[in-house]
Amino acid sequence: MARAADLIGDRWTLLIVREALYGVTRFDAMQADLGAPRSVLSARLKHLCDIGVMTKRPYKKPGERQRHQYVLTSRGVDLALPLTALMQWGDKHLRDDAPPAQIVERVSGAPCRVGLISEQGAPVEIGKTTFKIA
Amino acid sequence: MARAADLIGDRWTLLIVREALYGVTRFDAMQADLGAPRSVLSARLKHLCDIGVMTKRPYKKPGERQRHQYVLTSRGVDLALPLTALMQWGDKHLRDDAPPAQIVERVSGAPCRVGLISEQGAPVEIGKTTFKIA
DNA sequence: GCCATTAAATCCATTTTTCAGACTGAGTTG
DNA sequence: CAACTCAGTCTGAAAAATGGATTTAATGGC
Repeated sequence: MARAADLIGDRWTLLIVREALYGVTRFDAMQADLGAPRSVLSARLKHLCDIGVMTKRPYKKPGERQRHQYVLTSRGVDLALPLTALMQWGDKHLRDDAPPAQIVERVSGAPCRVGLISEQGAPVEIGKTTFKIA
Repeated sequence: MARAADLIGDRWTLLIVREALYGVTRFDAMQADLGAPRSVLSARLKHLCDIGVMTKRPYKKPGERQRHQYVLTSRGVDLALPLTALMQWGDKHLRDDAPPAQIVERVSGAPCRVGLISEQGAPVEIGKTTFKIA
């Protein structure tokens, strides 16, 4: 996990990935949402591309000029789980600001939570677990 | 989540909480494990105490002098979920280093994974979800 | 073709952090 | 009392973040 923390354990990187999960793909939109310095945003996006979490790709709507967009790779989409778990933690322990985003089932719209799942596919309470260090 | 990212979205903070989850409680032990600068470790621990994720408390084994130990509060223990999710992500996408720690059921020792759980308590694939922004 | 506009950066000077290592102080052991 | 351990604090150099101005590239309108 040290590697993972190195790669994405950073205030802005976390928020950038969240933006991307929300579906924001353009540089300026992210900059406006986050208020991050442009230089930092630029550096972080480059880094996220380098490590394969996002890709930068050109796109062009007819009648408009070519733009770039940053989209999550499958590796990036998988960060939804840790990020959602973190949101959930924040909601539980520091709720004080705006109502949160939720992760929902696409077909039904029913909200999901992040939790532990046993090998048999049953939910497990976190209090009934420990860490086993290899 | 911005708040959460602010509070714990930082390379060392993440790793410190992981240490604590592993059961390391003493300053020097953490410093040795992490290799973090002592001043940073000191500042981060103070911060984690301030935000109620850890507490510093004195303890004394008979025959030894009094020591301090840093232990996770329940708020801190709840970070096991996001942290484990992050580990899981790292294992899947950047496995290259030492075999990972696992979260296991305390009674059986069976490993668990972090995943999405529906309202009915059934596991949900992440690909079948989206974010709904409130 | 020329100008204004927009998106996506980069550059710059200033302030903050980080870093590694030396140092301090309290309590303990020899 | 000298040496040792733990838990920090202090220090000065190096690295990174910040907000703002500037640059580059591609348009669209005139």
